[in-house]
Amino acid sequence: MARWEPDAGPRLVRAALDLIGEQGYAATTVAQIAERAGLTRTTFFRHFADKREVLFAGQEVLGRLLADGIAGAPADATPLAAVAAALDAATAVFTAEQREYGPRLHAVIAENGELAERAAFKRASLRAAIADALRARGVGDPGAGLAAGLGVDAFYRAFERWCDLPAGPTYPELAREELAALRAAAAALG
Amino acid sequence: MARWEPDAGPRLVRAALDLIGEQGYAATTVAQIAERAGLTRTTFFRHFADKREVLFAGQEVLGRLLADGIAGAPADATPLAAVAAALDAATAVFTAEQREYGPRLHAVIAENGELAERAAFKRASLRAAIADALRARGVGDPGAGLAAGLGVDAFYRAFERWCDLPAGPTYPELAREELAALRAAAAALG
DNA sequence: GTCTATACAGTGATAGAC
DNA sequence: GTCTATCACTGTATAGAC
Repeated sequence: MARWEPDAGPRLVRAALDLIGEQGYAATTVAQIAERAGLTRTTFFRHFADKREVLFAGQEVLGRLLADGIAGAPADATPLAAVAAALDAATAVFTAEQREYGPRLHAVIAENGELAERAAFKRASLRAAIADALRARGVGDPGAGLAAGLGVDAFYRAFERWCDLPAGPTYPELAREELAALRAAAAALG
Repeated sequence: MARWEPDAGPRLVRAALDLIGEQGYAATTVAQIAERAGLTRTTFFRHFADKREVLFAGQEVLGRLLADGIAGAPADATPLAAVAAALDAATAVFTAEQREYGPRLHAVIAENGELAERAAFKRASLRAAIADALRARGVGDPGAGLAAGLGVDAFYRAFERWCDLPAGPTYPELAREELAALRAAAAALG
């Protein structure tokens, strides 16, 4: 048996996606995932807090990217302009692999309760991260939470379109488009 | 004469709140909750899908109340007016007991990951229920989701204020106030 | 229709071996 | 620092009792 292989985390993610694609999420055990990655169950839990987390590893850094994008926007930028800058920064890191796995992941999450809960929590966490960063710029309530909500909505709506149209606009372009549409809808409400 | 005591569900909820208040959520087992309620573990799972759900039993009917409130609004009501009507209907059912347990529940949920996830999912479900009801009225996207988001935000922001100020305005009044504030903030964005 | 008894797979934690 | 072993608990399934 070969010595210690690097990239245990990514290998576990790949093994999980393969097995879950074959058997479904509920029927796949952590022991099976670890075995296919050439590791043990204990090692899996050293890399991921729980079984669900292996499917959300990609979203780990998004909160920081978005918050940094807000903080790094020009001092005179409006809240929504800062959100747009954050979306630029966050969407830029997405790879073709993530675009390919996106729909499959979405299907798995949709048909499993615990995964849907984790997804809802991640989404709420992203919104909170953006809202906090906006408040740090002096944006008041409830405007900060509202602008953050528009940003997160634009992010996810654009992701779906990006996955659906591989030959279309870039992810940053779609995110800006969706944010503009949401802004227009918000203005039309009142 | 009944062979068993009635109201098993509420008794389980009460036992759970007591025990969790004493020991914390993680340290409280389903067996303990059932025992204190004079029931068995099996019976607990007949009334609640899982351990977390015993703390969210109150939110069960909210989705339907909100959706029915949307559907029952005057045909010529704007989306936000329909949302306001739904908030009226949903907030009217809240009792003094829920106001009293609100902050305690909030504290328990905040310090426990799985409960925070369940709460995020419930919130997202309420938003989806409102958005679907708005779309059934012919409201388009992304306006329906946006208005639904404002409604849910108003609902939760008003609940916090309602719990904080026992002698203040009624819950429906606070909800309308918050919705108006969010509407103004939305208008100010664009 | 509501409750109980029992057995089971799997998660997630922990303590210790090497 | 990775593994083995073990453990309490959750959540499911199936049986039957009142």
